[in-house]
Amino acid sequence: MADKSSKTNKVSLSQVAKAAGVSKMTASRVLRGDGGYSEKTRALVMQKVDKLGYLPNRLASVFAGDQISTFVGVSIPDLGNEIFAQVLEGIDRKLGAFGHQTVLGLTQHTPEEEENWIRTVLSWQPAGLILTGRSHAPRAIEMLRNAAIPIVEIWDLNSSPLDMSVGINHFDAGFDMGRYLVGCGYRNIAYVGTSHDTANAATTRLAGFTKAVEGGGGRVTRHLCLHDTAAYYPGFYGTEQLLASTTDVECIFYQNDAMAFGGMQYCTANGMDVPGDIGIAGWGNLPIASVMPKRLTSMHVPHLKLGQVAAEMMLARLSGEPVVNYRDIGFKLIPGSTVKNVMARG
Amino acid sequence: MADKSSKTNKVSLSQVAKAAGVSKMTASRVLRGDGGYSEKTRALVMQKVDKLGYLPNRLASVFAGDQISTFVGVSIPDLGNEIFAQVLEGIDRKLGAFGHQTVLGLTQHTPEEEENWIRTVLSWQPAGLILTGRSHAPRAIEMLRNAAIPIVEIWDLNSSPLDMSVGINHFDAGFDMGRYLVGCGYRNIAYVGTSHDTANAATTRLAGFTKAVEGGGGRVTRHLCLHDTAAYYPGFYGTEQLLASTTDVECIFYQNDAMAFGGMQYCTANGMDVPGDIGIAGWGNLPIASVMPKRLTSMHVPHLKLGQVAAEMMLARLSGEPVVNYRDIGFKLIPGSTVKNVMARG
DNA sequence: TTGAAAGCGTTACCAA
DNA sequence: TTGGTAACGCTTTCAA
Repeated sequence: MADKSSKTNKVSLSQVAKAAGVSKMTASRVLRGDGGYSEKTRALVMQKVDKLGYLPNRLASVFAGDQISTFVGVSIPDLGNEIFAQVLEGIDRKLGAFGHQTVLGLTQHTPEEEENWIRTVLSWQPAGLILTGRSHAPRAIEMLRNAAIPIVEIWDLNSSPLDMSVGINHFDAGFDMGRYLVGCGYRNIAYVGTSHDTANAATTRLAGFTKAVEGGGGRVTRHLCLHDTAAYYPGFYGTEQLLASTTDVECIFYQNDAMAFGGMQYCTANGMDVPGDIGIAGWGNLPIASVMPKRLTSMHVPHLKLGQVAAEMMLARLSGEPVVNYRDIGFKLIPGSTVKNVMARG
Repeated sequence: MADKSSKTNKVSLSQVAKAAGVSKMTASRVLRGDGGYSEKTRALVMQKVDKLGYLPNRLASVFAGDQISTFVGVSIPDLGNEIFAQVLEGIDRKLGAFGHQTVLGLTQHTPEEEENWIRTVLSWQPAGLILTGRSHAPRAIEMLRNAAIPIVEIWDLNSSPLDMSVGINHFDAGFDMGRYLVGCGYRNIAYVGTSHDTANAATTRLAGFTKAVEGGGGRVTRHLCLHDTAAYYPGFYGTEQLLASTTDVECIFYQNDAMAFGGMQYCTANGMDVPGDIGIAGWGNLPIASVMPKRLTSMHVPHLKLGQVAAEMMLARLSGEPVVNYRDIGFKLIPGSTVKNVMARG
């Protein structure tokens, strides 16, 4: 009547073994395909596995053996930003194909959230961690060091990573964009992005951008929308706010293509011609760019690939292969036609 | 020289206990804040925890005690579709706020992928599962039944769910859109979406849509782009293909707003006026709609809320509260101005 | 080819 | 307020 097994009605290895009339060990070996058993035994055990609907308890096996867990913790700032959704997709697809599972952490760009998440996820004994960004709370860094597991920092390339790093140099990417716009003749340039408590890749990018623009004799007016994900509408109203408080802006550089598109919509809706009256530049070469009537001036970064490469580095490390712990996946400026060469006319 | 502890250099509870000169049990109680110890003991133990940098091993505690795991498995078709990214964000934020972790599974809309993922994730003894969609492989269903853990099926409302269900009735939503377009006077209507091996919510929607249109004396020409995520560019080229092979289409209904936007860009780029020459209707009321020059005719579904509600149902169930196991979160037609009332002129 | 015993880090249960 | 012991499901190690 009452099942002897305590609370759960889960089928355990010993029940399978008992049903098959062999020891736990033999059943265990069969299930892992370790070898060291007869074909007859194997067939018998597998039959019982099917019959009883046995599912291994990985909690127990990882815990018991020295086995490595198949969990990989992945921290992502937010999914409202399509860039990170793509990165996550790249990571999870690759990881999943190799039998690993993603434990997600949405950190909202704050080191505190990240620290808490790291503490929790480490307690699950993950095989490794993939973290977006390079700045972490001091206590997080300490925990990461102690954990002694593979760690990949992605997005903002870190020349002295905790362990491994993939991404691009955002300062350089920002600088290149700044130089390009200055080269087009723009001097009075604005930046519209979102604002966060912490320095992140966008901040670094803006620093590089500003350096290039100022170095070229121009100046950058910043407008940061508070606490919003970098999406279409913040681009729209950020532009509205910017233009209400500033005059003579010749060109706007946005945190990403979504914001750039939103901004461009604001401009055209208000009778401005792009790039005739104002130049627009985005960042990321996102899917939306593929259907815009004018090619958006932007910076291509292979997001999906970034995720895949991060996962590959993790997997290689986990399987003991040699790994380069630093990979620049590069970026490419897309001139587009939403900015024009101002020099040409004056 | 050599640390006695086997392979890992991880600090265990007994090491903390030993350092503090108490038993494992006392240390354990302190860490869980169970009560049943003196303040002096507590302080001593906590001091050693800090000093040694002890992190609990949740694998062990979930395994040992009757404790419930804090993992919740979440399956999502793909993240290229902004709708699902929003749903996932809603789920993870809510779950995270209550100390639970999301184990992600990207199923690519295939029941096989889902089945494999379910098998794996169940082996980690999750507290519960949140699954997108209502159709699952037979063996998956069997495993889910045996697992006897809370399960929330989301997106396509299931009147006889495995356990719990949140979402909307996609047939009805499709029907409403069909009725609306017919009511505007359109008769020769096309549908552009992506094609998958399995029936999914979009399929159901299309069925409802078709029924309404045909019931109103119209007809639906379908064009499905193979194996693409429902994004901007497939909407663009899907429209191109459709219009190349069909004539007299008066209005196009898309799988979602992203595709609708892509399609609209194709139309305007090719000299068609929207809605003058052709009507456009999307689905989802996605962020992109907020910056479009014309309000896009669409169907609003609260995606983020959907995710939050799913997580809330899961959390309520896990904490033993009474839960309604079926929740229709509703949808709302957005008339917009990318379709027009054709009746008016004829 | 097979099995018995010990142990992984923690908690439940009972005793002191 | 504390501690000892057993147990969770599995694997490692060693012996048969």
